[in-house]
Amino acid sequence: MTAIARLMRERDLKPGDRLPAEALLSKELQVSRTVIREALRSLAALNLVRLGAGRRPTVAELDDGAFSLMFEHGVVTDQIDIQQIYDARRTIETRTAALAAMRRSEAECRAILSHAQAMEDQLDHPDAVMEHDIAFHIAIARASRNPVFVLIIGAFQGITRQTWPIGWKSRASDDERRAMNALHMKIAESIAAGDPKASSTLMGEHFDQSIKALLNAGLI
Amino acid sequence: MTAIARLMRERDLKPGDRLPAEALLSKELQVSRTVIREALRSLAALNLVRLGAGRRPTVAELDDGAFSLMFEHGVVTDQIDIQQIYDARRTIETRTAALAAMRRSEAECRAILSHAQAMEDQLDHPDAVMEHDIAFHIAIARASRNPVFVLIIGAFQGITRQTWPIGWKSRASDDERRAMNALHMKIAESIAAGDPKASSTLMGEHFDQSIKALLNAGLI
DNA sequence: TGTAGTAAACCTGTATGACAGGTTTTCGAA
DNA sequence: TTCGAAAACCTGTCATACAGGTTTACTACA
Repeated sequence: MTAIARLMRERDLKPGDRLPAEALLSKELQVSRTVIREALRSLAALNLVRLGAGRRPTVAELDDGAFSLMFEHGVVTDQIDIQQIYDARRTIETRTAALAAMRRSEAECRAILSHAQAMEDQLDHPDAVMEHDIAFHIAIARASRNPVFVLIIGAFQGITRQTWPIGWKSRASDDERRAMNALHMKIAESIAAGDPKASSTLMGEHFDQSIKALLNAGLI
Repeated sequence: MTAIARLMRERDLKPGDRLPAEALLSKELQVSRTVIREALRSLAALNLVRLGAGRRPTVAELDDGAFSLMFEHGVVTDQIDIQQIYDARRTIETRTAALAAMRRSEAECRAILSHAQAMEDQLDHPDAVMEHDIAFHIAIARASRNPVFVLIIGAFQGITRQTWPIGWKSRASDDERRAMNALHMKIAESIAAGDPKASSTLMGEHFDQSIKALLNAGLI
């Protein structure tokens, strides 16, 4: 695996570029095809390469899938708890909201706003609200222009999908749910207005309320 | 791979617990041993399991190695730049410093202080200073009691090892290097004093100066 | 009864060959 | 020049074999 990673570096390969075929790598690195396959599987697990039947491996774009698995593993094996995830999210996402306010494009504004609006419009469909909620946060991360944050925040979505319904149900009424959505809307507006301080503050409040909801639900 | 991960979850396996042997998994999941091996390699690449010749696979503790590879891949393939890493570090590490001030044990204080002291004492040995610098940050992350932060910060050390010498050399004099170390010491002291606000502020300054040094070096 | 040593059983890591099915490239015809 | 088909390339899975490492069980001795 190390040898293949080194080879990608030496050849200055970029996302989308093709690696040599298994058979050729086997010859080049003087090991059996089995070892190459196992190494490629490892690299694929890390989303560093993409594999496909009949196709040669290609260098992959960054992808949060592997991060996501690791965080989930941490939770499943009781090495990480939900409160820790939310604290990390709050820390990072107050920053991405501020950066988004400074760096977003008009198209990104519209996307963020449309997710907030969709949450408001689809209050009767919690599943849809959840997907828009997740997309809302990821759109903000993207608008921050920092792929490190995009990766990390994207990686939390698996856990978020598990905790979100609990938080949603723990709110006492639809009015409370609407208030949550109104906060989303305010965040979107302050990002659109290019106000980093307000964006950060509002995002912090949003997380404080989400954490409180999970506390009320006994999840934390 | 998914099936094996599911199996770990269903059997409520914890770090150190043993998985069934390849041959047994092969029988249980009705696939050849090759497929099991490839899947286990994938899980090992993510540091979710540990493999060893002659030993059965065991569930692994969280480990930043895989994260580290992914961040490095991002940098090598020009998907992440150093400034983005430093911004993410600043965001997270101002928070870990604050949490450490609130949650650290006496032993953790001593460890953090000793790393800061060692940096001061070994100014003539940049390699040693770097290792203590990295350990200093990780010790603070540990004292934060949030393994999510520990993972992420630990994952940056590969990149840090590459950029640190450049930042060190870009400082104009040993006096400047001593000033950097003095700031480390101040951070350690404010964590020991249990002052989250000061810890956070000082860590922010530390990062501002490190980022400036890398700017001066033309790395950002 | 407890301990140490050894052998057997278990276990992984690597190699090889075979074959099914998917993808890409090449060549010939229109 | 374009399109279609065939050939070449390519991956995914399976099975078998063997080398070398680890764990377990058993026996002998104190």
